[in-house]
Amino acid sequence: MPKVSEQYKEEKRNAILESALRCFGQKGYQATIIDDIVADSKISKGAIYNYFASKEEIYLQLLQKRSDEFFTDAEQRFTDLPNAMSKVRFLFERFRKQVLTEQNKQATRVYIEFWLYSSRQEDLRNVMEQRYEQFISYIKSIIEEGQKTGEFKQDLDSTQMSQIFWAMRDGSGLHYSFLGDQKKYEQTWKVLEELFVQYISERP
Amino acid sequence: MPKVSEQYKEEKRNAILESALRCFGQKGYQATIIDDIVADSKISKGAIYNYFASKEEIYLQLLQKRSDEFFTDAEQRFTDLPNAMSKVRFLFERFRKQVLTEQNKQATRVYIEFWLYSSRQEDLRNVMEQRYEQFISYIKSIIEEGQKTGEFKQDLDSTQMSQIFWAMRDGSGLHYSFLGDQKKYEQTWKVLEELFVQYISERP
Amino acid sequence: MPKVSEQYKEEKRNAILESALRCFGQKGYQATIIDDIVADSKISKGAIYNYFASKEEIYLQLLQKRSDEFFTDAEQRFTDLPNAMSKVRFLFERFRKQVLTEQNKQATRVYIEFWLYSSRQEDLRNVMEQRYEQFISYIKSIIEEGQKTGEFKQDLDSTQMSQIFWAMRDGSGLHYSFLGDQKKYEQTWKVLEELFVQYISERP
Amino acid sequence: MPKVSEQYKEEKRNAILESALRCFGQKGYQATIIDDIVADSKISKGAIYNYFASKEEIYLQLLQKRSDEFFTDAEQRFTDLPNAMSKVRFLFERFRKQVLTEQNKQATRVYIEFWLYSSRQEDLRNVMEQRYEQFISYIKSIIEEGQKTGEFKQDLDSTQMSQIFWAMRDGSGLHYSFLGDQKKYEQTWKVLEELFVQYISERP
DNA sequence: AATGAATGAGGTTTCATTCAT
DNA sequence: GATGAATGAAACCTCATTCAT
Repeated sequence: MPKVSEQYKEEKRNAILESALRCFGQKGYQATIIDDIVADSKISKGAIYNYFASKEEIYLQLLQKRSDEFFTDAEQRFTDLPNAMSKVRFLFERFRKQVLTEQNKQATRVYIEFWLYSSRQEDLRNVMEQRYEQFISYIKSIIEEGQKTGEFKQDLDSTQMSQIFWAMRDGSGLHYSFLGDQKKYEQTWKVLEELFVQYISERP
Repeated sequence: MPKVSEQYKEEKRNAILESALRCFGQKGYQATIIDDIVADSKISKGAIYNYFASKEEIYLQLLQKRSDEFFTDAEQRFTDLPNAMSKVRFLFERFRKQVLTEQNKQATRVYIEFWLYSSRQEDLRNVMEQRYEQFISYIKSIIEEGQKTGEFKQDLDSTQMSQIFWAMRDGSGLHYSFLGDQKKYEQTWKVLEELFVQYISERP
Repeated sequence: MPKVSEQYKEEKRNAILESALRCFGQKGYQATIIDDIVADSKISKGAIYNYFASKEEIYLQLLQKRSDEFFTDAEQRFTDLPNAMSKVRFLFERFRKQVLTEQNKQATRVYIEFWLYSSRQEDLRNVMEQRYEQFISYIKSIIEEGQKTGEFKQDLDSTQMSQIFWAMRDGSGLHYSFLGDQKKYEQTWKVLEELFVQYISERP
Repeated sequence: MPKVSEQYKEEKRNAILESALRCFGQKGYQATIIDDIVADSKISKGAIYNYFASKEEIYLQLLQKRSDEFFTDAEQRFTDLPNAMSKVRFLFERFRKQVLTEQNKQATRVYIEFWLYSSRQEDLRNVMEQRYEQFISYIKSIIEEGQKTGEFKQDLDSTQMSQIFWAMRDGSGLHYSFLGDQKKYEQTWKVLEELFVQYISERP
């Protein structure tokens, strides 16, 4: 079988990561055993270790992939939006419209678990810090754009507002990954949006 | 063997729980091994199992205790406050003024970890749901009080606002348990307070 | 059962080391699995790891113990010997009279295997070098004693002669741990003794 | 697929064996994994298994080859030597002049490791015994030649002297594969030669 | 009540060998 | 003939819990 295409390997990697996401989401990173991933993916233990050096590496790459996907996706969707406010609105809409599928709830849990996990592993703090920085600067630049155009208040601390956005997202993500009530989830995001937008908007 | 006093036992239980908090905070629930608690508490493994049936029970009781303490403390502090707004302001102040000691950061991590943990253990969902309910209704009643007195908008969904409060608290708690910058932490809470208060306040 | 005596623990340690010697001797260090030692010693895997941190540590301590025993034993036996030549003679006799029991052959194999093993593990070279140095200086001092008293040639390099002694011992040990012919073993040592003694003796 | 020439196959076999020698020498037989040989030889895993049935077979053939080479080489060099003593002298010289390259030290280790390995594998004892027999009779015949010509003592046990020669060689080989001091190595062989020659020589 | 040694199922990772391409 | 991905049986080591003292 050997000498397989790059694509074949890419697909296999992805299959493993998808299984891992399911498993980590369902049971948590630590509680997931390699055999869970084997069972879910139907890929042998040895094969998994051909693609990833360790369980932890699977975890890291999984999160990297999710994060990459977020930014790729976000960039694409923003191309047509005319101003900062519409971008902020769009962002809230994006999270609000997220469907609380098992998969999404799991992904959120995995992501939040990683916050905790990386807080505790000295060698991962860096990874997490950088990722956090990326997410922060993403919103930050929108805020600043809005400040330039006069859409948003001039005296906002853009970094801080960005932090607040992600804190709200992570907090409600955490809760709804547990509660799972779609309707309330959407209503909550509606309110969060108003709260946030009201605060950042330049008043007439 | 001579029976020891109830108080002695209570102290021992507390010592174990305190050690457990430190350990769970530092390494996480799963990564903490009983011997960590033994080492930290200087109480023998056997003794620990005399007081708690399992590692999980230590975890549960630890969270119960923290939660009880929160409410006991909160109740006491509220006795003198004249109205709903001052209670809300006080609540924000309480979190804002929290010092980001290692201990507090750890406690936050342990608490958030428990959200994830209990999401995944069928038999714990109940425990978590009840606890969540308690926290929700705590703020909810303040909101409703404010609505009655006309301090707050009439058309707020009090449950929802309570959820949002806790989502903000858990989101920023998560982030700052990692980031640990006291000054920024306080500033963030200042903004959160404004954001929240602005939104709930009845406008003249 | 806890709070056992130091002696109890010492015995347990020894029991593990003795089993390990049997197992390492029979199958080699690498080929021996912990379960072999479990089976041989009837001590559970966990208990073994209570006494030793790793398979390698068992190996190291086993060799340390053998080496210590050699020197303790040798010292005691030498107290009465009047001169260097009788010490040399005695030493040869000691090895010559060694019975080629399975145990002794195994011990030799384990010891020689450790030469190879430590050659390859950077962190063990030191351990081995020190041990080698000990063995070398042991014979070396006897040679030098004999040179002082005029029993041995003045122009011998005492370190070198010591090396040669141990090379002969290890070479024939290796071979006879395989061949196992007791009679020939003794005859060989007789010849080695003559060879060696003849060479170091001051000729009249 | 087109049949390749016998020579091509022979070269490939040799390339594998040479890599194996390096790897086994560096890490030991058991610690060497097939991928080490793949990496060193740049021959694929599958191809290696086309030439050898197992890792153990590589080991066996490697030693067979070394042993064959020794005898081929030795025979050639002996053709011109006039008498037994010069052959003995030549033999000592041969080992004395061996350069302690990494390669040679590794080869020694591999060889000695095989003594241990074969002691433990019932099915290999035979292989080892025969090889040992070969080496023994090689020296033995020189000794006997010398006894016939009166160069050596009549009452020597030629087999025993041969064993002693190889024991000295293996013992010092083991030590110097670890120590690696070229100058001392040569001096030791000088002394071994004197020791040995003095003992076997007919005294006038 | 307290101790801490013992247990052994269970976790992660390795690696000789196979075999589809 | 060559390739190297796949397999899965081990191997080492951990650790929650028990229980004899």
